[in-house]
Amino acid sequence: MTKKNANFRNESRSITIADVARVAGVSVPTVSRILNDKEYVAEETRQRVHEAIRTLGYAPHTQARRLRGGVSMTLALHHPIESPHELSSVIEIPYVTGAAAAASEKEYFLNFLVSQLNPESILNMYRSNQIDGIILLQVCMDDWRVNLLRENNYPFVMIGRCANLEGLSFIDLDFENAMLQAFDYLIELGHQNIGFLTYPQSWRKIGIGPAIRSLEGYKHALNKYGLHGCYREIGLNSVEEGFEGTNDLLQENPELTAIITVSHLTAAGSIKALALHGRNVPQDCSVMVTGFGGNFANVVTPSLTTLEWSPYEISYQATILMTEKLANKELPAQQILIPPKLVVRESMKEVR
Amino acid sequence: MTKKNANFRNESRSITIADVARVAGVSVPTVSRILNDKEYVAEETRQRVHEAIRTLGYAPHTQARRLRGGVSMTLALHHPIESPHELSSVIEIPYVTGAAAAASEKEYFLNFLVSQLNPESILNMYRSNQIDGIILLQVCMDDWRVNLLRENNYPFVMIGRCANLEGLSFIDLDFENAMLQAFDYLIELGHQNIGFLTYPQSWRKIGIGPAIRSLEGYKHALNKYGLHGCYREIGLNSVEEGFEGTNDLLQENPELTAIITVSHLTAAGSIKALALHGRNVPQDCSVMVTGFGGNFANVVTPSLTTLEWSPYEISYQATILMTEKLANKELPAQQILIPPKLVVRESMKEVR
DNA sequence: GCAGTTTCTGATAACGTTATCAGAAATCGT
DNA sequence: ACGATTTCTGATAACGTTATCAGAAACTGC
Repeated sequence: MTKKNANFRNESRSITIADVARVAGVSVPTVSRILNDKEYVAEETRQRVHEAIRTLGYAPHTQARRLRGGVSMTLALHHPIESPHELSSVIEIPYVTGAAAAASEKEYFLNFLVSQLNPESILNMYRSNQIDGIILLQVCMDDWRVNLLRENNYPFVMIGRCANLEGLSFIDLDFENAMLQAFDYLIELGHQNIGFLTYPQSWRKIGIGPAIRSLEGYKHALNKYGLHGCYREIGLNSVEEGFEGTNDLLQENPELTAIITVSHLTAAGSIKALALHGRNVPQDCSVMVTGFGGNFANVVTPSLTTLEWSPYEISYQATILMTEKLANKELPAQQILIPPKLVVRESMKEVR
Repeated sequence: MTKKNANFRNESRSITIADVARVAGVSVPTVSRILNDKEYVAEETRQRVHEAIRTLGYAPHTQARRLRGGVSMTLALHHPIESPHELSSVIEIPYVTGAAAAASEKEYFLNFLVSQLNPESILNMYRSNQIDGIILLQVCMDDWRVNLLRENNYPFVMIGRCANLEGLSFIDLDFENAMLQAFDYLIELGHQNIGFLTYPQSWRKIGIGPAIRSLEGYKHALNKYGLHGCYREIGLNSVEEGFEGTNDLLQENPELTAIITVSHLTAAGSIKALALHGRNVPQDCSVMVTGFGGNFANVVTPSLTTLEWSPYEISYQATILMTEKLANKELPAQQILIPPKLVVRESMKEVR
């Protein structure tokens, strides 16, 4: 017990800047200067210190640096949904990886926030220097998070949009553009009767952006081309709702030659329903999907032509934006709308 | 400029324990004691301090706590794949949310690690006290991460298994069990000719557990029931490979009445191929899927009967395990195999 | 009423780093 | 050759917290 390994429990004690200084025969601040690439260090000293660092296997103590520096070099990616299980259906992994990649590129860490976070706990994360900024996923029109963070003057970037955007930075999907693009393409193929299966009414009512703006976009597009349309607001996560929604649409307007949906699952339901009405896709009716989930598009037969966004890119850009804001507080608010990309597969055809 | 707000840039300076102490009229250590629920504090003092905390909006400075305490209260979830884009096809979001939920429950933070991490940078994360432990996703037989962490005596938990498991903790999918379960069910339905579309050969060769053990499990199960089988090792991410694989299987054994696949996409390809051979699923041939991705199962027609694991649960359990290990270094290694759950849908039927 | 215990509190010193200052050594200009 | 500048280095003090110690106050038991 009197042995040298009395500090056995201390096995994880890390090598400090002081150890390096001792080995290199310099002072502690000098090592620090070298670690931080400050000017005014003799080349010879620099080399000696670097060698000591290498032989000792020294790594700077992150917590200490952060305490001293006043920043945590950590960002949070926050999703509002309470139940983590539900999350899986809405948020895709590229949202996480995109943010993680951007963060690591800028030498930040990324915490993924899940679970029931109340306002107080979010404020606390910032106050307690756990995080320097937040990237908000799935921002809706009247988002309590936005109000909270704005009031408290906390740095954040939104993926999605809220109501009063003045002075706020966001990245969002350009739904109006998407609908116009969809119509441009459909019109080009000769379609005049275009149905729409969109997000649930409940989503629109609680102010979820995609639900609001895609319907607006649909109406704009109808206007632009002087067409009448018909739409249904249905759930996204079941083939059944697509099936029933399509039945409804066909009852209202049997002349439909094209249906736009906002989820691959409902599109699958659409195809089923159309088949039951004796209509093959794409020969007798075209089906187009706007949204995410390129993976699904190829599972359905026929494979689905889509207007898609890359969640990876969006999340990546939002995170870069956050780091830039943190690096330069004076940076004016950036408001970025991302247009979707048309990916032609099998589910659309010219009107005969 | 001589104004009080010379410390303007200091606007984010947080309220410290010292402020609380001053307001409450006590000493700094006393506040600390109260914050950490230590014994020996007068009830009256406790209340006074708590009130000061509330009125000031104080939150403990995480970095300082961690510096003092020597732990970071942060875990990392690490995935080995280099390109973040590829990640999306293999790792699902519940892996992240499950770990995040467990971490937050145990008052840890969770960093999601992505991008090209070399050995050195992983060691550094630990050495530099950024993280207290790592949860490794997708561990394969000869995983460099495992060797590295084991050699350096770093705390980690695996999702998946490597070669030499002595003294290591892991959570893995029980593939042998899965194959036996699959066969039990298939035999019950009267099937005797059971084909298998499994993971790519390349995966097996580089030692990816599912690829190795599901094939082993298949062979065991054949043995158990005294059957002959036929299998193909194909890619997972395309309907086409499922299509071609199934054609191959049917050529080798036209008597097949059931096919097991390990991905929903290849199952979809299977169904296509069977249809082309005039065989309807499930009337003329059953299709079963083992693996993740319950979402996909309902997109395909007919919907797919599956043996599925919950990535959320697995990740959750692995993370809890990690925290327990950190809380108690003496805890013996835990090695946990999770059996899959049979979810009956439409794609399987009794043999006529 | 006094030693012995328990309950409470505050000074002090760390944790590992970096900013600030000031002093020493080297280089420069005249 | 001498002051002025530039280059380099080290003491010192912070960042916000907690562990340790010791002392004060309040209780015990006789």
